[in-house]
Amino acid sequence: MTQVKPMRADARRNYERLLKAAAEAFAEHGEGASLDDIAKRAGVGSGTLYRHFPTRQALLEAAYVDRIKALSGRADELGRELPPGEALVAWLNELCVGIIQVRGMKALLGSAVTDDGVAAVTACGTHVRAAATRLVGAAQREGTLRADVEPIDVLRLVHGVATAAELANADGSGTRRYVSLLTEGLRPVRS
Amino acid sequence: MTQVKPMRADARRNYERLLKAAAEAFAEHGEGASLDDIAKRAGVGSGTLYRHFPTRQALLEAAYVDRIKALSGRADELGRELPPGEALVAWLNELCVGIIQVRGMKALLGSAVTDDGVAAVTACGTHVRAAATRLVGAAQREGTLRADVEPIDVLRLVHGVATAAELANADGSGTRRYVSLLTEGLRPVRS
DNA sequence: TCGTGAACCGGGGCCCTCTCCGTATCCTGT
DNA sequence: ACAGGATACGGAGAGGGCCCCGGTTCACGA
Repeated sequence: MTQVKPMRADARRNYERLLKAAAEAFAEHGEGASLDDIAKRAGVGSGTLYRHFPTRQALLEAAYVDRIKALSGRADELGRELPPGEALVAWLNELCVGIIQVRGMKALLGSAVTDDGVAAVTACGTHVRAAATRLVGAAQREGTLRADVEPIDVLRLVHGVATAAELANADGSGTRRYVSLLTEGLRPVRS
Repeated sequence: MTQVKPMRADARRNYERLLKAAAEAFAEHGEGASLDDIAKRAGVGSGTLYRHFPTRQALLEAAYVDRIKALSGRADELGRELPPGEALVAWLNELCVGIIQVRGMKALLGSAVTDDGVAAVTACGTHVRAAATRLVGAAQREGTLRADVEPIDVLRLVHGVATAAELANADGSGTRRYVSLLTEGLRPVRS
């Protein structure tokens, strides 16, 4: 399923160089980085870029798929190390930090949890949703998470909280506080 | 303070037409609407648009300042009609719906609560922050809102929740649910 | 009515996205 | 080793957006 025909050598080379250039450019200028510029950095024509990655979304996804997989992997690690409820909170914190620190990942994860019926099936989205489903399910069985929320709700809310934290501090230092406001709620703790 | 020199008649006319055209265009195409197109709709040259509104932000603000004031006014109405805690929740819901339904207002309110140190003092931001401060203070005195949150935190989180609700449904029908997840928290209700 | 300067207009420079097709490069079978 | 087809490349160009500038128009006050 991955690649029925092996890519031609030059195609593969250009593909790799584009990914590297894209990661640099997105880190530098955010998700709006110029695609022509990325092509230039990679030393290829713009047509080549568009052949490999028909949309900006596709390029973003290819550039960050490793990081997304790593984050999804962390979900399982945390699930093994901590009780379900704490694992979920810890993972949400890491996710939030990742979204803010790695410029461009926000748009990617955002589109992964968008309900537009089309193209919702992205590789990144699948990984993240699967990870969230495991942690959410465990926490709900344990009773430390409301039973009426879906994994995708949690992901959307974290995306939102990351947006909020970003407004407060571009460096994401206040992330933890905002995540806890979400998990605990705005009401005072009832003793 | 508003306008030291009265505007020339044609300037005033063009200003008004631009605002009308802008409101239409933003409603139609979202906050990214083409500025040249707005100028064309208004029947003025693009230079005129840029003289009146040096930035897209300025135009957004001018186009929606009425709506923002209305929302801020609603805060006081609700404060009179309901107990503080309920008033705050009701207002947050209205705010959230407004952010989603009126395309373009999201960016505006977002920038109003951004901590970038520069240009944070916008007319819209001032109104909304003042309204939030009143409701938040009352709810905290009543004891139905955590004492450790600032009004601006609440506004940022609502902005984030609106983002989340938007991901779920472009029409904002699930807004109420997401707002309540924020106010109640993700933990189960402890009886 | 008329002079003056504020306000307008829209063309043009610059940058971005995305497509098209002639050309260069690679791969395979002999 | 090499011919020939398959594959990928490149970069110009169309289309559109942002924004500024210089000549022109027109509202206002005397």
